[in-house]
Amino acid sequence: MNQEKILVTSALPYANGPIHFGHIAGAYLPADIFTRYKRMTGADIVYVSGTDEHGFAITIGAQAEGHSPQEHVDKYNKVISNIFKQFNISFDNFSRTSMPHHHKLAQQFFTQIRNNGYISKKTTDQLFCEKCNMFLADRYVYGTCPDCDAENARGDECGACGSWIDPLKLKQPHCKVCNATPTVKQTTHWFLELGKFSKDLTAWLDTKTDWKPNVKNFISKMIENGLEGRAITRDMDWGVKVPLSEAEAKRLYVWFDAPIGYVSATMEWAEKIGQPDKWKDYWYDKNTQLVHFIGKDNLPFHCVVWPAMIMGQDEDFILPSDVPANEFYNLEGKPFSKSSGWYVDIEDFFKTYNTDSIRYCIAAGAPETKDADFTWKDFQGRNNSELADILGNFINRFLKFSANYFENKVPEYCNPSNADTKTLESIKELSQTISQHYSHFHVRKAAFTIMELARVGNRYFDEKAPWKSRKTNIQDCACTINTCIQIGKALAIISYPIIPTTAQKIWDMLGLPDKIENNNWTEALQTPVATGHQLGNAEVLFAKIEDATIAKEEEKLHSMVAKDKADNAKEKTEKTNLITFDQFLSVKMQVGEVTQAEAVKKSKKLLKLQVNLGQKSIQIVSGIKESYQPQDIIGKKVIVVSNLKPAKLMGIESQGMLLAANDNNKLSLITVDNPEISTGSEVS
RNA sequence: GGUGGCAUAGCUCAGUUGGUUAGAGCGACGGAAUCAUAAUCCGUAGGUCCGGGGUUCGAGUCCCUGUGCCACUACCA
Repeated sequence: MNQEKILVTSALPYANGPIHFGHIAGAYLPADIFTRYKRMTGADIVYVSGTDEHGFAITIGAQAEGHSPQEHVDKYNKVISNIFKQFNISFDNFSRTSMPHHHKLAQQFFTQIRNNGYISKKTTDQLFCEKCNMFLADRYVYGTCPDCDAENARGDECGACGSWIDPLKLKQPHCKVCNATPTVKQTTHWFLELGKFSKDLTAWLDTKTDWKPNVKNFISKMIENGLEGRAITRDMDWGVKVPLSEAEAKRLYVWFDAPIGYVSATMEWAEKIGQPDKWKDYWYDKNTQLVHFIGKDNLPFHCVVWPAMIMGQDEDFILPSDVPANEFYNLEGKPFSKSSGWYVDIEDFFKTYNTDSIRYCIAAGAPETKDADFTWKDFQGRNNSELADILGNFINRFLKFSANYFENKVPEYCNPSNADTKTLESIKELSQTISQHYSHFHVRKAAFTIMELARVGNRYFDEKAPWKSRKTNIQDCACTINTCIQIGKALAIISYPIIPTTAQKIWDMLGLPDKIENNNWTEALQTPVATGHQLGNAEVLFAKIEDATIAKEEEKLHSMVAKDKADNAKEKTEKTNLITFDQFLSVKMQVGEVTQAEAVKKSKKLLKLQVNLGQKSIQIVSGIKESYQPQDIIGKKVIVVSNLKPAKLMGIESQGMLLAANDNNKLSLITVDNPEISTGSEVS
């Protein structure tokens, strides 16, 4: 049989913050499980990923945290790598898109695709923020919706009326970063003409008969609806330089260079293992299966843009064989969101819980067909009643039994009963079933199958009741324990892709030599543990998680949200303190000339003024006596709020108010710049 | 607004091209057992398959429609 050759990738995490369970559940754990399984079956498999380190969001994130983009991505590359280590994700190489060879390769893609006529140049108007010195992407602009006049509409879509917005038509646009008003500027960009690939993409997609239906439907529809050119350059100074002299100030759009990271990560891997050309064995070999694990949000890029890019350049690179996209994994019903306090701190998490518990929990509830949830209760349940009670306890009960009654050696298997052979048959069946699940990325079903086998073990142990046969029929008892040991070995093997550390522990407890992953899947499953083999020492595989511990976690989560809610409420009241433009317009201000002024008797602060507004004159009582004497103020042109509801001060009616700046009770009247301006002129 | 998806037991989810009486795990309840991390095993209860209409001998499954939720909507990483 030909050896399978597989290249597995996981979506490149964006180096702008830590990743969470959602990412793990969508793109990393399923890929790791698949990879570990395939490695054991003897496949020639390489698994790569790396941080995606370019784009606007990086520069903005860096600015927000007060360091350079380079420092920013260095920091998050480390943070993210560490998280993967804790989850025991077994990359062959975890790279970064800031590597020089990546830049070179991305530029090569651009140049070749352009030379082949798939990239065009267009000049368009775009909003530009002078203060931030950058063109604003749609989502970095907000303003008033031109259709429904709702405020705080995003540059691309109005949250209130749902209509699509051309950011150039947005009323009162503001830069989301600095709040300044952007100007309209012309800019030139290069567009990847995706439409030219429609036919080839459709033909390619037609060959993918075994893809997940949700993935395939989504992409076919997208192509059917017509593909438009997509800008693949940006005005910025962080990222891969556009290899054109006329585009000095431009960088490649991060989504253009990111998937190329899969190739460059493989190149780096080859370099690291001392065979710099080895990457070509995969990328140029039509027999290599290229499998991209991603979340559903990345589908358009991996199934349309990226294949089009490969088709458009000159190298004979392979196209994706499968793109098992997962849905989203939420936290207790809502998306993970660090900014709103709705998240699980991963560092804290691993101080209390172990890697395999969470790997199993995520696998068993993976978002394969629809969005799924992580809940603390579910986590506790998976750990306690499945891993500890069903799996852990089964291993423990037969090992203790062997230690107590068979000198910790594998007892003899002879004169098997129906129950014994049937059980051995079950091992075979279930391990074949789980192979299917692993091959087809059905992580959820695979997790279930592990428990199924452990259940078979428990049932069998109960049915055979070796604690009884030990006294009545020692041969039958030996046979039972032997069979349990075979189940234990099978459990170690089939659970390895999901819970590798535990699988190794079981392996060691069975006294089996070598690392479990160095064994061949099929061979190891077919080889029973020999009679007389010395077993290792039993130890507890999974500790129970107490109710109180989980209650604490839930409380912590909800208190973070409560705090966030309070913050939001505060922000909201601050927002309601803001007045709308219309409210502002309702204040009528005019230029008035002070014609008379006299002190109000018995008052320290008040002056009584007559102010000429052109058409009419009004009386204003104003508290400026400490700063202005009556004779100083006569003849001055000042700004007056003329539609104020009249009020009586010290018994004297005041029909408006003067505007003055107040600095520590020192007042300075606001006057007009040009003294010739006619009285009564409106201020706006 | 457009496109796509989802809605099944208290909870989390399976249900292949339409085909007997709609399944599993957890939780609940009852029982058995004592080798084991008080773990296990057996049994019981629980569903108008989101509402309405249609096609069909037959619909959880196909079509239409209503409602609710989710994603995408392309210079958004």
